[in-house]
Amino acid sequence: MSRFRPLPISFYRRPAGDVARDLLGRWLVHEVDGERLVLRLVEVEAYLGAPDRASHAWGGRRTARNESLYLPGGHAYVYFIYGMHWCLNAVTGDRDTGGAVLIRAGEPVEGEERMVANRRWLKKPRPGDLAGGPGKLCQAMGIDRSLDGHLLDRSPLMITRGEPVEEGEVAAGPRIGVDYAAEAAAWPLRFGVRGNPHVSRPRL
DNA sequence: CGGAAGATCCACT
DNA sequence: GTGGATCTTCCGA
Repeated sequence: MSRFRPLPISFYRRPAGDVARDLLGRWLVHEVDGERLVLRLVEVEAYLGAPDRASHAWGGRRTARNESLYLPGGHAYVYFIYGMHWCLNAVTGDRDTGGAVLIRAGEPVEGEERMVANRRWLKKPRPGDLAGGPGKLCQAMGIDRSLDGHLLDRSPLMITRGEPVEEGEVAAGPRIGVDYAAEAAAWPLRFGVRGNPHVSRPRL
């Protein structure tokens, strides 16, 4: 099935904003323990690198933690935050530019039962809240640091052609949780599928 | 070497 | 809408 064909690496070697918008509707596929978990991406955020105060690569900051953020576009950048959550990014652009797209939310396509099980400390599983946020999404998909630096065009973690979204279905707005980033906090780099119930709040 | 912050989530009011 | 959990990472002293 062509929807399962991975996006080529060239897809990612573009500005983060363009990649982010074009990632909506695509399928995030994780093959683990002989099972295939598939999410259709409905919300993403672009981070522009050095000029972007909200980016982990702001001002060219380079540490052991964010090293994979400087890999060439098409790699995964996975980091640990708030002492308990993993977040997944797709690196964009050329090597050393630090651009990336934060994968924020998706709706289940395949393997939903396993995703619910992965989200085991949810008091009562609610299908609509399976992967509506970057931390929840990684929980449901079983994504952690072991995938940091992985190339996203191959198993076990890849993004495939999926079901691209029409221009009219795309909503944009300011990014979440980056109030510290001064003027950059207002840049409209958050993209979502208009009206999709799996998009995290506040609604786009 | 210590303190503070953090691209979040959950429970509760 | 508010506050607590929880701990790695980073920067300044």
